[in-house]
Amino acid sequence: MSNDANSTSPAANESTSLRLYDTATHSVTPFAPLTPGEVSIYVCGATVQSSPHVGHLRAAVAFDVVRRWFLKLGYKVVFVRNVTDIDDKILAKAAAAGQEWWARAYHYEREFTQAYDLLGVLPPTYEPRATGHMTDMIDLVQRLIDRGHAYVIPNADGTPSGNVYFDVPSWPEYGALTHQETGTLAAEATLDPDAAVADQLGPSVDAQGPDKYNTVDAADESADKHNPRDFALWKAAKPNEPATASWNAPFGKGRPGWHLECSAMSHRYLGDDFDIHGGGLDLRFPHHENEMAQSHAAGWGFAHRWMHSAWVTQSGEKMSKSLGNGLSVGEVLKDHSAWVIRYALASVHYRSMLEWSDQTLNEAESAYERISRFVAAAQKATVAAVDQPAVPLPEAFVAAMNDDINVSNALAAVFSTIREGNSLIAQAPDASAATTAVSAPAIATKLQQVRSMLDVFGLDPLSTQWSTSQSDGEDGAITKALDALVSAQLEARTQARKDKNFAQADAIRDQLNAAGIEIEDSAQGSSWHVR
RNA sequence: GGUGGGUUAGCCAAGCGGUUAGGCAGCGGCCUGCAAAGCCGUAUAGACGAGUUCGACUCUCGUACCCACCUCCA
Repeated sequence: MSNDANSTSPAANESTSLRLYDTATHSVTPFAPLTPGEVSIYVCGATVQSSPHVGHLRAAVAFDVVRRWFLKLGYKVVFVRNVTDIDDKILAKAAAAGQEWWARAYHYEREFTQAYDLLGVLPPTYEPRATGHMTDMIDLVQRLIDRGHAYVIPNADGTPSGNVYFDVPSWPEYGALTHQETGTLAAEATLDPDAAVADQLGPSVDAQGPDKYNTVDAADESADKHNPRDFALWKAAKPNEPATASWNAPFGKGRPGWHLECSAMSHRYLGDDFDIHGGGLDLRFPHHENEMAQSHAAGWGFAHRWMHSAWVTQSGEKMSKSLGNGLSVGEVLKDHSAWVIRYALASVHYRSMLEWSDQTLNEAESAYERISRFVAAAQKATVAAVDQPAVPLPEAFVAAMNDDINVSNALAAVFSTIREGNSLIAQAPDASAATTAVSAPAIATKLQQVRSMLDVFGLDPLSTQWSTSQSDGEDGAITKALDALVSAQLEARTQARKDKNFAQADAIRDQLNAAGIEIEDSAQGSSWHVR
């Protein structure tokens, strides 16, 4: 891993100037970790019901960049991202497809993992599955019952039914995250005649998509609820559901409600208090509002800051499973490299909508060209340079990232550094030892900075994540053979140019171009790369 | 109806009460045998209407339009 530029990290005191947005307060505030030098992050992962699409990856990449920035600042990061592997939709879809629900869940969990790996998303420190934490969840439900913030619905004979609800009116803080006012919350919206009308008239996505009205669990709309805003903590086992999808509990056999899972798992791995809770913007309400209410009502400090990533749009519309306009990861990777996909996802501020279009990807392709050309040229110009001491990141980059992960300004710093590096390379007239000795260290510094900055985005082109040509294996042999052939052509062309036989020189260039090979001439000679 | 976000040049996208954001595309130049790449320079902005100010894209108020959440969602 000697080629990884991870070793440079700014002085620790720079971390104190990191400022981040907090969804709960709607403001950018200085980040202060609960434990100095450490940061604990919980991000809601996928409900593994179907294949990942670009929107899922956007969230994953966004928080991966946040995490990498913390690492670069010298923090120890504990990063937890869960897998929701039991829920209404998984059960419904598995039943429809004639699968075991757990087989379906695991299949798609693997797909998500593969997609994350392909895009260079660092594996979480811990990746808990909901089904692996039933006792934690049952304990939490019991704790909420004991504290008077949850109630069990009894059967006719007085035995517990397995349906347990969170008692929203018992928790006055409810709404602290999204500031929804009583009377406008989901369940009550239908009670408000104006809201009901608006819902029906609104040009929303309500009436579209095969997935839209997917099985609402009866427990969620139960007349047993004391208050329409109350939400299910535990859902009773039903006769039409597989026996494998329920667990014994003091309040009745059943399975966890969606919101409960994250509260239980974050507590198990991060304790009563942790620094940051992240997730997609669409999880704010009701999911995170409910999580917050549960965990606080359980007596835990829970997340001290909330970060939400915005969604990916196509033609201005949110990409979503419900709309059926989600682009699968495999589909996108057909036309573009994983690096390019990641750049497209990472180069927009995490709180901004990201329009996914051909232009987005073409610009990412251009960025790749520009970056990789510089890196290749800089490497070539510095082969003779001795090992450099670690250089700090450019101040502008650090300032931008510390400003709520301002990737636009951070990328501006990357491109500025590249331009400066390219200038240095252009000023070195040839590869002679004299010029190399003077310019190589300066170029090496720029190269190191560029790689280190790109590493924060997970986009260092020289990292092992993206290196494609190995010296061994069939691919390596093909690369070597190709290099021998093209190099011979380039030599012939160089000779032709010396002889002023430009017709032949151009013919060679055209021929290589037609084969998809581009030639670049410089003072140091000609080089080639596959387009 | 409630809540939140947005509207910046051909396109994407930032900071900033007065001083070049950056990228892509374009134009001019340097370099090159010619190209490509690279470098230098450069035009086109701030939804609309008021207000505050010596001065506003940036602050305040209003209007319009767009988007999302309020139902599963990254």
